[in-house]
Amino acid sequence: MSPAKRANRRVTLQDVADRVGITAAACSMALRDSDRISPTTKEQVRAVAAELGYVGSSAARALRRQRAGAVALIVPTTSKHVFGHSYFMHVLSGVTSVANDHDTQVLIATNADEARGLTAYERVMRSHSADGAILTSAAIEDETVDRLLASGLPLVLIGNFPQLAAAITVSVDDRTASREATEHLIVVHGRRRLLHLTGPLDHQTGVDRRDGFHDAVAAHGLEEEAVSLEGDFSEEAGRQLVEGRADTFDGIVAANDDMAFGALTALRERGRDVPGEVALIGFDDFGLSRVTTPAISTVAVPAEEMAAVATERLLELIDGRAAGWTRRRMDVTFRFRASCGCDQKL
Amino acid sequence: MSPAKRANRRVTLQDVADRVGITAAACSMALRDSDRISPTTKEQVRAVAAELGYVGSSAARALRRQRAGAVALIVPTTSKHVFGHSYFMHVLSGVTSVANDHDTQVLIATNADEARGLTAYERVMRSHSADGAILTSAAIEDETVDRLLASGLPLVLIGNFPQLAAAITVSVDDRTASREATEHLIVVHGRRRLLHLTGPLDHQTGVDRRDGFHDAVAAHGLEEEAVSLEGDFSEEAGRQLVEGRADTFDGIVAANDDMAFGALTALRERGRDVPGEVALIGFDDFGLSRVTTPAISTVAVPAEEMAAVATERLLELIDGRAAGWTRRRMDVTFRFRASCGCDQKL
DNA sequence: TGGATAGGATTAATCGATGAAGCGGATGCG
DNA sequence: CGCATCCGCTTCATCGATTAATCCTATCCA
Repeated sequence: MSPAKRANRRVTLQDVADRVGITAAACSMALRDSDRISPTTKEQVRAVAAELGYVGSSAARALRRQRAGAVALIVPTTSKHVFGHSYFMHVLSGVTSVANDHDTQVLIATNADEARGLTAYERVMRSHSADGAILTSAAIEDETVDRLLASGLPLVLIGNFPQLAAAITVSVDDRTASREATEHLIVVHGRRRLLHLTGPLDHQTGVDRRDGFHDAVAAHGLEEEAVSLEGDFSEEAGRQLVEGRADTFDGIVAANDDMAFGALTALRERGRDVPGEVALIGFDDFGLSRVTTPAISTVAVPAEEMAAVATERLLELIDGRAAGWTRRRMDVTFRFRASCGCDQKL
Repeated sequence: MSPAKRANRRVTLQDVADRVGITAAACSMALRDSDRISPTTKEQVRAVAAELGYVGSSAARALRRQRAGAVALIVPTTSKHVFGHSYFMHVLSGVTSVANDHDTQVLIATNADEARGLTAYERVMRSHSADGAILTSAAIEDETVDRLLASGLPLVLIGNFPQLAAAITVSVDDRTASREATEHLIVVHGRRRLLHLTGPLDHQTGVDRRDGFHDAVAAHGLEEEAVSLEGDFSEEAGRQLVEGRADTFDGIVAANDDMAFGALTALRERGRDVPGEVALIGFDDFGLSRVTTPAISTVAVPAEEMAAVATERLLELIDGRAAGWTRRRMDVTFRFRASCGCDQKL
């Protein structure tokens, strides 16, 4: 253990300076590799800093530079039940990996408590605990998003927000993807009586995926027999919505995999064969759909990459490089597995 | 929008003070509800603060108070592949909910890059970006844990660390749980030829679960036919370890659910019936095991509660309330489902 | 030899909040 | 009536790093 650690007092820049025999200011410049400091001195400062285990105070730097060196990942409480764990984990993974590469901290902000009328994440932003934020899975009508946007703080949204013209977003084309998934059931598997289990319709994702479904049924003249029922992305909702009408449809398009799994359970309980009697396709591919039996066909959303791209852009914004793309679309990948009848293994 | 927002300049305590006609210091005291300030003034200050949307600078406060108001959740990179997403998510969930209740930020620290010989999370701690940390899934020989511990910074570990006498830990009794799970296959389902798929043996969890397995087979005189093979908690390892010997055993105890699922896949490919020919039990119950077919019997680890408890304790430590428990044991819950033959539904 | 120049450091101010110590005026008490 | 007391606020120093402005001292050239 170094003396500094034993003393258990934080090593400050002044300590390093004293040891080298120069000013704290000079040390600061030396460590930032300023050309106003002689190479010899720089070397000494670096050596002493390493020896003492000097690590600058983030608070002091943040205060002086007016820059926290951190980004926040915002999670609206409302999405706690709505969006699953795995989605968030993928996002977190993408954010941290990029942030790490840029010496930036990641902090998690939720609005669990709305003390003093400010959501926790507004507080995070206003207190400058973070220099910017990634916001995901927000409801369409969430006015805190507007406030955040209006406050001018760097913000990148993951998802589609057509009503927010000024927002910088990273998204997938839910509508087109959902249409294609539906058409797959129609064209490849010959299904005619289709059911769609929607996500929550106060989320754009829910709306878009539903619209895509209707686009497909309309294009193939199947409106008569098509039905869409509102769910909330939960497995339970998927199960309940299908329970009473397991025999009515020969194809189900779920707005996400959890609901697809719920539907699968309900169908199984009713003795309906999947994919024989009912073809099923989900959305997301965040983990669940691959491991069920039958494995659920789905539309893979590149959550981690979206988060990484969003974070890159956010760091640009924070650095004042505002110019750049505003709306970025990522590609989805179709994974046709057993539940629609494509993968016949097992 | 308030003027402050339009001006897009941060609202400082001084601004509030000017508006009220008093000193910033008085404002500070007023907002912290000091009894040295008159009720009238307090009221005014609060009103103005709300009006201007004042939120204190976290950096300034942190600098002055020598307290960041944040805790770090540390994730060793080495565990990236080892521990799954879902486990971490449960932990994060537990940490954030408690931290939120205490007005504390949560930041995620990984050691993705070891710039300048310091892991990223050592840097986080030394820079006082966080006042303390929760560390989970560390390897037995991870010397950064020792350094962190030696540095005297508040730290709570999740998991068993028998070699670290000074550490404060929250854990489950992996060995006993694993023994009981194994005995379940022996006693309830009459299995005699048992295989254990271990976790990585440089993690205490891997060792303990393996030892529990051996305790059970020894207690029932089944050592002759029992085998344990080293895995790494991955589905792929589970599959590979079972692939060559699917016919050799009638009971498999996997150190976690991912490996159990891998084993299940391998058995299925070989046409071995689960649970008929081979009874299978996993460990963790972080999501996967419930949704497979057959559903995998498992030992549920209360990850979220452990994280919550650890965070509560951490906040105590940070507040200087060092006295309290040092090693906390949480209970596991057995979930006997279809893969061991208990739950006959489908 | 003297004045200009540049390299290499120092001084001092600043970021925003906070807490100890100080201070003026009104009240209390003997 | 005069001194002590206390309320309510102000003053000032401080937390640690950073940066603009300044200053000192060789060195160089006319």
